[in-house]
Amino acid sequence: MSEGMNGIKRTHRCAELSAVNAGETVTLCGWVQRRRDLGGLMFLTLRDRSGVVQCVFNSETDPELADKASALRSEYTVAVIGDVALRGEKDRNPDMATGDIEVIAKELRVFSKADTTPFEIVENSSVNDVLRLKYRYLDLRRPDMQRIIAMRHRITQVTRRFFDGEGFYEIETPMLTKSTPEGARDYLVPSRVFPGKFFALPQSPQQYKQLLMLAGFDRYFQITRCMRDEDLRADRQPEFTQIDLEMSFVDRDDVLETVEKYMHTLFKEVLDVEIPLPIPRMSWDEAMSRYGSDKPDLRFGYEICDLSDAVRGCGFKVFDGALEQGGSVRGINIENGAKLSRKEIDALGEYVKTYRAKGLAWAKLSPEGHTSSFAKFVSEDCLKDVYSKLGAKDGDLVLIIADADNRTVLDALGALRCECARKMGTIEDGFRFLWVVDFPLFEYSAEEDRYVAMHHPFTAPNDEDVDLIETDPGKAHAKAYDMVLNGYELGGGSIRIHSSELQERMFRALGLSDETIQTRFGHLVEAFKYGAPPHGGLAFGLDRIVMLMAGRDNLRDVIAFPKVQNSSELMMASPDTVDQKQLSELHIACIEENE
RNA sequence: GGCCCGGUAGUUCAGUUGGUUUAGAACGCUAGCCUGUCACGCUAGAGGUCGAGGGUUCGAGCCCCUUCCGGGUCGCCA
Repeated sequence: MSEGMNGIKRTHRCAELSAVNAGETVTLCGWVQRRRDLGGLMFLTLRDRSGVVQCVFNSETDPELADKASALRSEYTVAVIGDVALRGEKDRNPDMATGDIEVIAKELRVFSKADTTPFEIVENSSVNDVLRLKYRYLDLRRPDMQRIIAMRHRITQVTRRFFDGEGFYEIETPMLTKSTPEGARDYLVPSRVFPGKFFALPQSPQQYKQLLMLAGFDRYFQITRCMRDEDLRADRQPEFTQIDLEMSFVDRDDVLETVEKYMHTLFKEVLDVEIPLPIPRMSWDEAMSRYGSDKPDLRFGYEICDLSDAVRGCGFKVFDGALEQGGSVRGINIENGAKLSRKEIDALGEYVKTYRAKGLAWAKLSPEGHTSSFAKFVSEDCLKDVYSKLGAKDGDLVLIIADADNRTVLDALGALRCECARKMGTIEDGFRFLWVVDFPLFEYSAEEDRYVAMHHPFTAPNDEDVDLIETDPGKAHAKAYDMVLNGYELGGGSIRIHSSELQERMFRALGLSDETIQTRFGHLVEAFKYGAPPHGGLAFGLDRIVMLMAGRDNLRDVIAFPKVQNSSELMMASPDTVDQKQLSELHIACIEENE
């Protein structure tokens, strides 16, 4: 028979108790963490979201109660009413937050019994993810998960307070909206009322927030869910939460300053970490050439060095060939990397192949003698030049990639420097923030044989680049910016185009026909005819912020009910089939797939 | 769609070249004993379609094929 709360009221959470409560009678509610039955004396560790406290049952003082308590097992849900007592000198547990006290039980309620759980509810469980996620409600009972979810709550509360304090309105935008091609694949929702038509779940509230600026709300923010039907990664979930914001009558620096002040407040209040302001800024061009990435991790060096001039005409076919085809030869120097074995270096060679590099040229400058994959093909002078450009010295490892495609060289080296830092253990602790600014406005899409917007088609070009839209789109840069932390993109945004004339030039440069513009963006184009303020904003990935603040490397750890690799959810087992009746109401025909 | 890694008691793992008993260990679980434990201790016990299916072999947890599930990643993610 399970008991209820009738007649009792919880007075404290377990870990809220301390020596100052000694002598008080308290009522605690929670789960049985562990039972240590010594015979006549039984200790019970009771757990709630605050932590644990020890309760004591003594068969001599109350045999009936002790008997009831002896039937308890792990994860039974109970209430303990008892007196807080200081523990004896010898009996204190310094490893326990509440180790100076214990609760001498006077009454016990058993709300629910519990089957033996599929895994133990303990900190730092090494249970595999399938089981954890199938029984997520048990996994979430673990103290480390409780702390992360609590931190996530604090982060959202600080966020709301901050933006409210800065004059932002929190405004909700629709979840059932319209599919906007260009960009990620949409999750679609069939319309019952309009056969054959679909809502799309938002990939971001981008257009709505711009329209809110046109509506005169001046400053908006929202903590909102976004959905993108793309394959997930450790740092990417198909369903995720954005901290979305937009400001009127601002230019780029106004947004950056507001947002870095937010980041400063957040880290100060949640982690008591002081972020030095202003956050350094780096152009996209510089980030790519120095780090081979638009989200460089600055916690270690290994900067990329262009060796094209040093090796031009060196006679090594791999290098010469890449240069003749308009590519480049670039390298990084791994300090003390000569200690890596041949096997490990070969593994790095395999690693870069996943980034389309054809191979890895290397030179191991061991003090006992140099070994190299390419030294025999080039002159002594050329080698010296390469080493001096890279600043390589004895004990170092030089890694070089050549390719006809510059982007391949940079992508591969960008990934390689991170891989090397992990291998060498040279990643510093702490938080290294960076603004990446001056993104290219367009990106050439070979697949579509046209320029596409790198950020999105509403992004404003840099003032001096406006005319490049028509004359040389590849060279135009944008008032777009990303906030980067430790190699992760935390958020990004831009100043938007507020002139309908410029917006039309933009659409044309993207090769959109009048008809396409009208059907896809007609509402926006029209809105801009009625008085638009200069505006811009940014969106953060809340999940990534929590992940980095919690020191984790996977978003699953910071989302209560996350999706797995194939975008399904293991606890509810979604997605799932639905009734034929539901399908017919939505005008969806079911086609059996036979293989 | 491609590549790489993994799947053995409830859990985490070990399992030799394909052959030593009935596939092991620890934790957990069950029962008994135990009045100061806190990873309590001691004693005893239960618990396995080795992810699934097929194949090779005198013999498969181990080798081969197919498939399912999960992880990482490339593509993809304005």
